[in-house]
Amino acid sequence: MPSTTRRHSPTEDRRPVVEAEILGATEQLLRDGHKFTDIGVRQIVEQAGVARSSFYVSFRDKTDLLIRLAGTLKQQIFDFAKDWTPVGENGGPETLTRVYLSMIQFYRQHGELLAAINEVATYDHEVEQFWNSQLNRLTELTASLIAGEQAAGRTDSAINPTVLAQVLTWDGDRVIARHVATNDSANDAQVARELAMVRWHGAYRRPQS
Amino acid sequence: MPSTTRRHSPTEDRRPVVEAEILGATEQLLRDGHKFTDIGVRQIVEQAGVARSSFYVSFRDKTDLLIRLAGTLKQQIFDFAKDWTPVGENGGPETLTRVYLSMIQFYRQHGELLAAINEVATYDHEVEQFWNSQLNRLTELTASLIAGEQAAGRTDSAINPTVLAQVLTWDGDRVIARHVATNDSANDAQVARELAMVRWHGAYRRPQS
DNA sequence: ACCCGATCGGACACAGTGTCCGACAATGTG
DNA sequence: CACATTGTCGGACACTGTGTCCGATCGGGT
Repeated sequence: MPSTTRRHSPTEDRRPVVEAEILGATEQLLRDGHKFTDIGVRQIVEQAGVARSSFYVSFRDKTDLLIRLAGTLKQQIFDFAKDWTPVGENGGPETLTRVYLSMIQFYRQHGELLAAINEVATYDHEVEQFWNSQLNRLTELTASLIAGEQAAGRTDSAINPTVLAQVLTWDGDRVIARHVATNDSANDAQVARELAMVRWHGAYRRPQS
Repeated sequence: MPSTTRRHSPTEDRRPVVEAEILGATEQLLRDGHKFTDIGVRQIVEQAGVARSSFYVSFRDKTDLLIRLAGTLKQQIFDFAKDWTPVGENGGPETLTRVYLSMIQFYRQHGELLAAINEVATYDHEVEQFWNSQLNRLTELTASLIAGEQAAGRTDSAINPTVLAQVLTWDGDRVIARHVATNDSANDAQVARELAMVRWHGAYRRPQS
């Protein structure tokens, strides 16, 4: 009676190799300064050293590729902000400055990929939804922080928390992306500080109207 | 002796007709919800009722078309902000709120075209430069306002005017664009107020550190 | 009548995308 | 060993969109 052993096929080892080559090649092309929209599949597979038809085994299309690439960044962006609170051990304006400084450094590391996401999100609904879901989480979190500060009497109770949260969260990344693309890192601390102080004094500790 | 009269050819009247048809058709397609990147030249000329080859008589390519369309908007964006000052007849937080409210209404009128500019600016260097030139003017104007307030002792002199100006001007339009795309006009006044108050109290009248 | 300029319609060449298919290589099983 | 399976490769095909070019037509001016 021959023994029956589950087939351990190394094809699973080989599949990720091609996929990883493609992901890595794409990141390299972005780092080389190419716009995602301008990079063709042929260029990617040439950089990766794989067959063009193999691309479509792993990815539905270029958008699918970008979403795969963006997947890990998405959670990290949220993680920067989720632990900050206006008061408490991780709280206050100086800690907020540090949060923004960490984000600036993150953007310096991943600027090209983040720009690609932003690029495609302007015209592709799926990428836009994918990326905005983390932004919406951040907005909700910020709205609840504002509401908490209002309940404690530390933030002007006349403010609509949802509206203010949208104003605060819908734009910060654009400043950071622009700063990173435009300026070297000498001003990182100052930009972080301005982002934090404008929000601290303009939102959380705005004088009572 | 036959009189010699400069030939007044109505081809100049006819040339703008095709061009105007193309410009109008593009705007209509944008208003219909199409992303600029997704609109092909064939679609535009069908909507305009002209020949496809005629498109290339008037425009080098789609980017050229967009820059033509964007030309008038560009100056208008700058005009909203250029007359505001922190103090004086056109100054202060309530007037800043009105400036932002006007901008929101402008975005409601021209939202699709502005989104198209934003879209193409992410991957086309020419459009990006074209649009950013007005943003840079706004940043410089804001930096000089901040410096003036510092000289008058009304804004914290520890702040770097250029850095703060960048933080204040590099992002507001994104909030407005998102708000217009996401929410109806019921909250326009509130969003305008938040945009203004965050900047007023967070930047121009930030407490001395 | 003739000339000129603009528009039209259509053909051509090219690039990029996605699908499909046969060939081949590597691995495991009986 | 033979056979089966799976993944990759290379290439062909069909389609779409873009930009260029050209002949035909039309309208207006002299």
